[in-house]
Amino acid sequence: MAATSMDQLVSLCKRRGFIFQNADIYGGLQGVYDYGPLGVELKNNLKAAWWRAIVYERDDVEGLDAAILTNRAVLHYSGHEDTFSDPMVDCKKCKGRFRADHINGKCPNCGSTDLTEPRPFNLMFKTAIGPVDDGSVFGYLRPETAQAIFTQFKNVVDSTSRKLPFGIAQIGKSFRNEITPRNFIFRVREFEQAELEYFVMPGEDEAWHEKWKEARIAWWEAQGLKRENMNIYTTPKEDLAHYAKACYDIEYQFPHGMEELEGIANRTDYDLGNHTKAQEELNLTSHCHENHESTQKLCILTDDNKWVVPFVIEPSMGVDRGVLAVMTEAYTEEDLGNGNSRIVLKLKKHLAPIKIAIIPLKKNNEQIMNKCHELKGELMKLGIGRVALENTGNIGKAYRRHDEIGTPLCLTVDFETIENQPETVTLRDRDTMEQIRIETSKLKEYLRNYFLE
RNA sequence: GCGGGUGUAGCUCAAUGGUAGAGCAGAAGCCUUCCAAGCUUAUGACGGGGGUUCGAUUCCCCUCACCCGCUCCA
Repeated sequence: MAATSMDQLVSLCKRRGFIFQNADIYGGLQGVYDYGPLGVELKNNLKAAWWRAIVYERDDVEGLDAAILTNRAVLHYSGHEDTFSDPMVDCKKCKGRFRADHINGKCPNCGSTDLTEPRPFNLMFKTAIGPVDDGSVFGYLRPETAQAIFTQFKNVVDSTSRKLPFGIAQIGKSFRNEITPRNFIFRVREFEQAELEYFVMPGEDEAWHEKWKEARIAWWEAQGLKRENMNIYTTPKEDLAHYAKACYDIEYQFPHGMEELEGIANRTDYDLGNHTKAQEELNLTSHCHENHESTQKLCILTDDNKWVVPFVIEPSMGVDRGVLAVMTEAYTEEDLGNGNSRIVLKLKKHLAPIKIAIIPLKKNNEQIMNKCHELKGELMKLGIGRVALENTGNIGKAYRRHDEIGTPLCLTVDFETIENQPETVTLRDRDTMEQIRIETSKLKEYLRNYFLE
């Protein structure tokens, strides 16, 4: 059974060092969180799993790591300056707030015409660039990683000789001045995205959209999410974003409800079309902003020697939401009988922050402790991830501590280890709590197979 | 941004107009100790600011953060 309340997760995350409120000692900063020692491992592992599936295990995707600071022109032509800064008015009578272009001068709530002047409400973070902050030179923190993929499209194609279909993947921070950050790390102002822009021949877009939907569902299942806790939401045509022809949301049953975990949009030729020069030569299907500033034609040569502006399928995952989802799914309270219970984080082993904990049966026995340190030194070099030395002095407590943070294996050095030959240790499985005894000479191979397959 | 709620130790909670207790966790130590056993020792908190008061963690105001419902959500 997964976590049922956000409080359970928030408490565990703080207690054990997964996620902290940013600027905690100063009272926090709304909608901003920091990842602690275990959280950074979990998040890195999730990102690595994504990169592996998207880049390393395919031969049609290139990577990119673009800047966060964004030239204003990029977000002008992408349409974000228009759609991310809506003039808002407040009703002075009932205190409601509405988009000025939606209400025709009259409060839809109470009917009052006593409204404030429209004020711009910008969902993008604007920042001064250069030392003189007189408002004349500014850029934005990117509101999505996608735009740099589009603006670097030509450079990537020219430097890699790619042909359609192919993709460009990127993981990184994005920033949105959300009106209401809420639900822990679900809706935040600084967040991380893992986005793939997959470029296809127009006409093949719908088939690829379906393929990517299925691939992404399967990937989430491989991260431990149960299919029954996911829902695929097809956005109705009238609710689609300005750039999209179709969109699926992979939703997950978070503690606060069924909500979006990843969006998979068919962005057509809208983005490349917006950022390209010579739009009139390119048979664009989208209604794009006229662009006289771009210096490049963002198109690609097909096998039959035609220039084409590809359509784009975009699987876009919220990394923080992914962390929240896998933690929600993994969180388990088990009744062990006799009034005992335990919290177990049943994370997939490739996601676990700590891979193996080395535990002395008796911590004030020098021989046992020496053996623990020796084994830790060896196992740290295996490349399987973090190895912990758990020195609590109580074997049961050590197991419980590592159940709670999802450590898949606990290795115990006991008296048999130091007294008998051949030398052996025990390995205890997180989920079954069963133990095997293994010769230390076979340990490295066993762990390599276990973690790296 | 609106309405409602909450804020006491790392976590979960308690009490109080006279500067706060506990359980668990954490630290050091004892014990041949395999699923949160026990013992010893030391350590830890009223979100922040202002006001009323002889005195405020408690009452009032402001602020910050979180939660719920609206609003918003490429």
